[in-house]
Amino acid sequence: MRREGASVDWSREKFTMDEDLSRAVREVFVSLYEEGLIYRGNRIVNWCPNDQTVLSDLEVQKDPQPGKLYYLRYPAKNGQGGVTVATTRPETMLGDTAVAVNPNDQRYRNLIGATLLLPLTGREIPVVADEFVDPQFGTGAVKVTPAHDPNDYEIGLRHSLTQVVVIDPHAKMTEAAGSDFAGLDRYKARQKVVAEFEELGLLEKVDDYEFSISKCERCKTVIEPLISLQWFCRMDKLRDLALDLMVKEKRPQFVPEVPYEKVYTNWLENLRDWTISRQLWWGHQIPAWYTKDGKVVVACSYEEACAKAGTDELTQDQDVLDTWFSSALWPFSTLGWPEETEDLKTFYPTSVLVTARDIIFLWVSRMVMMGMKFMGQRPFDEVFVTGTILDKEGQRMSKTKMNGVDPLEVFDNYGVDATRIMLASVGSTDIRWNEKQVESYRNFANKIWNAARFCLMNSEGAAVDPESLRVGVQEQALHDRWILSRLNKTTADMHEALSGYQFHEAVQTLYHFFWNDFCDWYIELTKTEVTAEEATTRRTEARTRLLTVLEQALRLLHPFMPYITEELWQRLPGANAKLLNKSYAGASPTIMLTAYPLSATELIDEEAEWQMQAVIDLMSRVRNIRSEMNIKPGERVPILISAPDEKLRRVFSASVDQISRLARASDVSISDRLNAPRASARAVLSGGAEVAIPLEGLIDFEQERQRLRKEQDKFQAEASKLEAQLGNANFVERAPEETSQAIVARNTRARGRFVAGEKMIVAGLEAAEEVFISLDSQPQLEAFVADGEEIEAGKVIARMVGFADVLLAGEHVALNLLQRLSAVATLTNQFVHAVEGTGAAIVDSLDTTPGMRMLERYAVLLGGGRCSHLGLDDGVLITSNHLAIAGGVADAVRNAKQKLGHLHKIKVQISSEIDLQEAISNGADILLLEGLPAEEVARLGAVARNLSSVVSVECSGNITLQNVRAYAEAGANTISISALTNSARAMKVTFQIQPF
RNA sequence: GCCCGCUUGGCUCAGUGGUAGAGCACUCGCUUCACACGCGAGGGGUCAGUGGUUCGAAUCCACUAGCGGGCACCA
Repeated sequence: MRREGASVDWSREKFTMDEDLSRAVREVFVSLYEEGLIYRGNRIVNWCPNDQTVLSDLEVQKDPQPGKLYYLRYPAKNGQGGVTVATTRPETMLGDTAVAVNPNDQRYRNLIGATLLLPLTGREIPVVADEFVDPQFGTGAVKVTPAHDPNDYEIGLRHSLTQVVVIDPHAKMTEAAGSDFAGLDRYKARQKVVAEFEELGLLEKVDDYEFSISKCERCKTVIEPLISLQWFCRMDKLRDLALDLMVKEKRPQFVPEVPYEKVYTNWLENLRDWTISRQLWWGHQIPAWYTKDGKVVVACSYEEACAKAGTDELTQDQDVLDTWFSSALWPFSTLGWPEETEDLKTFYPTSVLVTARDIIFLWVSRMVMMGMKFMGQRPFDEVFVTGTILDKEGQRMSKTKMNGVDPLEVFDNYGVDATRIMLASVGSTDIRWNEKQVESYRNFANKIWNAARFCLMNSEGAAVDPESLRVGVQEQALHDRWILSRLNKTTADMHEALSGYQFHEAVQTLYHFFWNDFCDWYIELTKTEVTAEEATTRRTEARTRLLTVLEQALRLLHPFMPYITEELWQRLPGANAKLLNKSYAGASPTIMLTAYPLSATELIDEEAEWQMQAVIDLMSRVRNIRSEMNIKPGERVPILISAPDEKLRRVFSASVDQISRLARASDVSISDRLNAPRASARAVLSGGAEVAIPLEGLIDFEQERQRLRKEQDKFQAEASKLEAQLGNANFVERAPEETSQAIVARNTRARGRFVAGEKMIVAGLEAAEEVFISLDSQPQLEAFVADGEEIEAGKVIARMVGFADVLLAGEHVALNLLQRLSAVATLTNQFVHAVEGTGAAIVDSLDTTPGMRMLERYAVLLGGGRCSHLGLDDGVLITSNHLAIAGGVADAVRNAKQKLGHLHKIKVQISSEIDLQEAISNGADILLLEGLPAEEVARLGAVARNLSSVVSVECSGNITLQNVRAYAEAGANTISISALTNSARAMKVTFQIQPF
């Protein structure tokens, strides 16, 4: 834990065997005993013959394994017939004291009360009737061994059967098993019993049978159920305390709630008494003493016991308590209970317990029960259940499987920081261990280091200064306002994620901020200022800002990556005592004692964020064109930008230096209209802006064609070679499967590339060259896709997009055209998305509920008008399978009818009689009456029927019997029921009813 | 048998009604002076299947299949 950098108060380290905690244990034991919640008794328990101790139900592990089911015949005493029983453990028959059958089982009805002769022993045993017996299983008759089987034990109690102990604590047969068997190991005895039954002709058959066998969780020895004198803790009352807490206060709150809350309560509901004594050498010795005559005295100490017993001739119970008994007291015993200490008052109840799911029963539930019992309050508010790290195959790690991962080794290989942040990112889901993930966080650590190195290399004359960020914010450059906004938004997101235990979210947020926002963009954007030769005020300010942002980022990262953040923080100029959390004023400076950053919401600047994003998008598109066009990285190209919006032009203008540096431009020109030469690559940006790179002189079509030809030759050569190899029968026959598959794959790839290249050359370049020239001429392009009328828009898009892929230009022209083709086509998301870029000028004013965005796009595209006209609140939504059109009802219906009448029925949602009249007179097909009172529905329905017999009426809303009647009277032929309020689950049904 | 969870690109996983994401892997290009544990660009997913609800479903509901977990039983 220390190496891992756990930030705990080591001065409070505790061990349950410490004297103070042991005292709490005795105190609790005595108290529960006096209340009757702890008792000592002879019960059947889980006994480990190897460890020589009793175990609780939770310490027993059930393993399914193949075994045999033996059918043994027990003759009747009167010699007439008998009963066959089935058993997996024949040796226990020596301790049988009855055979049980189900009272309703016709087959055995006459046998109930009969006496059987137990073979090998000569014992006479009765046949008893017990509901427990399942007539379907085995023969329907069960041998009953009360001393060696938990269920038989219960049956035995119900029928007052004798308990014959035939197996001892070492799993050897006892004298009671008969002199032939005494001293034999249980498995030897099994063989012998089976052999003798066979000899006597009483072994009916032996079936293969798989069943679960109970083993000792620790040593894997098969458990022997034995009757034994042990200490038990009654759980019913304690359990109710925990269940009540959940019902009344919903505590503890499990995170994640599903499935753990239910797992926890289900377990509590089925809880049985807890065996708390153990026959181990180590643990809290049970505070019970015995007098010479066997009287029991329970007390906190020997002295007290003597006083109670009135004698000092006492011997203490040799057994110890289950370790989980003392663990259950942990939340308060560590705080000094039973003393009423300051710690106890201050820290109890605690806030959160972080734990693994397999100790919810062992520990969490018991802490809750004991906390409620002795403190009267929950021990903690929340329980965060971590995920489990599985091995590569998805198996749980275990010592026996040797598939565990040694954390120290991972620390050595990748560093503690990388390991920690990787594990934190897992949150509460199970995850397969994957070193690659740790490696990626190691790379992240390296990135942090290098970024900080850059900052430190350029820090002369500057120092961390949080106050500086707030001064003159409005006068700062765009990228500065942007990074401050990003930083504070990230900070706010961190608080949100952490308070909800969304660790994965938190880690992703930090990773993205640091790597993408801070390193990829901010450092690059501010580099010129920061690395300036001359020591100007501007340089100092830039350096200060850079250091300050870095410092806050380090503090955000610190809980996840303590070592690297401390190391770097110590080196930052200005990272000193001033930054410490006030509570630690005067301490020596360390990032550990600084305050976790709070978000300065006034620095969150949406305006700066979208502006910066526009510039970033611009640079990305330019880089994309450069890359696709194979423009050399070093080559500078002229960039032409157009933006109809003046504000956007100003944003670009202000960033010209950045753009030319980061997009490698020789010249940047910005205007309101794009005036690019013919052979230009273009891209569409948001806000109706466009960017173009003239390719004249940069790309030589003839040369490009030759380059591609050369590449083609290479692919073809490779393919031929591979094909020759595959054609060689010897190779195919003798080569290992893996190799031949690899060759096939390589060939496929080479061939694929060849084909793609061919296509590119033929369909692309040659057409490109031609179309490039005609690109600006819309009529020509239109002619090019003249058959578009007959094909679906989706296909046109595919074609155009493919086209654009080759050309990287003309996209906007193509899409303009598509807008006009849209009326004949089925609209697709892809289409809308594609158009959004070019139609941005129109869509731009979108500001409506997210649920309607898609509809509105369609509406806009189909000429329904600007989005601002479209409002659900106006009650003029018109729907027609995925279509909404803005405007007044009359206009809208006409519009819809005209555009889509032949494709769809026009459904109009109405809320007034005027709407209704307009809708009907303009040809609406369906009226939707939604969310209106029943009387209103009936009234409007009647009006509608008077006006037109063709129009159908659809109703939805709050469905009650009365409403349905009103809807029917309104002439509704469809009633949509969208919610049934009184049902636990919302059911969604649509009724078709006959019109009156 | 009962209850619960999971199924998203080659891999490991995010994403609880509005244009499918990350890391790794892959392809192309780059000795750009913080970082090749790097930089830039790119390809790749009918979100297990079927049906339903919705203007719209990876997301809500039902069923099916596969995987996993818990509980009970196992004579």
